[in-house]
Amino acid sequence: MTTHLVWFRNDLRVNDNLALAAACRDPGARVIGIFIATPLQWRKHEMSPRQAEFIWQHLQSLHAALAERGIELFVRQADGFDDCVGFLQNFCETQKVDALFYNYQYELNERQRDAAVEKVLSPGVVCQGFDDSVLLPPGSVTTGNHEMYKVFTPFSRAFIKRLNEGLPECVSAPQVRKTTMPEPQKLTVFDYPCQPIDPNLFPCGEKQAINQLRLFCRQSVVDYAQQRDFPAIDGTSRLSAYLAVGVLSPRQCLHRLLKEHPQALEGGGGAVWLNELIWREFYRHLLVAYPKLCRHQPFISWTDNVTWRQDDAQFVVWQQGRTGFPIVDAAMRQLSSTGWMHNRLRMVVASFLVKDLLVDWRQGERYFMSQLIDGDLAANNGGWQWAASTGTDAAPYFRIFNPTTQGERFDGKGEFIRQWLPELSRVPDKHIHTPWVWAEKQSLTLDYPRPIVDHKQARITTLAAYEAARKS
DNA sequence: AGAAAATTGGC
DNA sequence: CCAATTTTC
Repeated sequence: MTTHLVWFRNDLRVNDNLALAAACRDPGARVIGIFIATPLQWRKHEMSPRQAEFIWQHLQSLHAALAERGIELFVRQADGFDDCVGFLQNFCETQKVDALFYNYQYELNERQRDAAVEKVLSPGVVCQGFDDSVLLPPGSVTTGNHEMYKVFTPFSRAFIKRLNEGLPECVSAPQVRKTTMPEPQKLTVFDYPCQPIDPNLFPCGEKQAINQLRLFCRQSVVDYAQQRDFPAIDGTSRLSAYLAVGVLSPRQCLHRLLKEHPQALEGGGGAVWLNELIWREFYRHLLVAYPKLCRHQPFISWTDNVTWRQDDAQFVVWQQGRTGFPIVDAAMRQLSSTGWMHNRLRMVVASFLVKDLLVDWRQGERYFMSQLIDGDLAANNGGWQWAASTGTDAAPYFRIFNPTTQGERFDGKGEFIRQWLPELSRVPDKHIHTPWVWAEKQSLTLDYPRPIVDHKQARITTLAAYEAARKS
């Protein structure tokens, strides 16, 4: 009997899992799965304790879902990616594995690890990888010159054209297999700090994720275009965490969207959310086309000449949400309390760190990874490079958000701010974005800091710093 | 996916 | 004078 091994990584689901489906295609084969925790590597990559918890929870539900189908899932631990190689070699020997199936991860360390694994296992074990975490394979959407698009809008246009020529189809969850299965055993916990997740925000389970996707596409996706910028409104899909660890696939998102709104591909209802899915693809495709993005390098080289301010005190104040700018602080507290931040606010706090405090965007990128339940290198790096004006199709360097104006525009009445900054509860709506002005008028002291920078001055300083870097 | 300054065009 | 629009950073 042949044995097929599915190596699970960022694809913790049974539905629409290309590697799993391929491994199960031969009804006679024995199919087993493995997940290898790599705490050392996770630490290096700054994986957040909430994402670790999210992975842990979904390993348990995946373990159960696979067991029901006659597929045993082994959860094991190695230290770093290097250790996976020998580990898998051993595992394949003892389990008499004939073929390995896995879904690609596109980050550099991950790709190097996979190459090393394939080298060690072949030709004894036939290895097969799949483009599973994207709608279209990286490198398959290119300009006339067969180059990766560097600007989003033409990329998106070409992408949608490709989708119109033929959609990537979903594959179903594997059937129950006839092979006998050992009694499922309790999973051993991996050696990485975990942090509790609010089950109301991120319910655990593939079924719950699919349900959330259905509800969003049915009820909210049309309003997404109007509502997504207002953090006090629950107007976003909040599916990023499921996409990040692969409890959902982008194909499932696309098909569910088109089922409810067939016009989304023609710019109709739901098109704005579709574009967000395409942003996710854009950043993944870029990561493959430009490996330097995995190496802490900016896309636009001259931005590396900016003299960043090395001010740990201000960086910590930003992390803690005590900058004195209410919208920034509320957002930072939402992040540390829940592991998630509204996308509009990600732009606001990133712009503030980089262009008001002039802190190196890589410090912000790292901190986000250490906190986000939906941490994903491509999207997070893309977002930070966008905000810092160091990336492809990024905001021009002179585009600097005014944190007060952003608050006024997107949280006018301060509903979101009040939710996270109870110390401002007494401040009237009119002054919620400038509490220091109100406190002065009332001649009282708030348990809330004054702004740590003068935005107007900071703006001038930052413009000069970028300007100097550009000319050097 | 900006903001502030400068200019225009209505009165 | 003042709001709308354009230009500049």
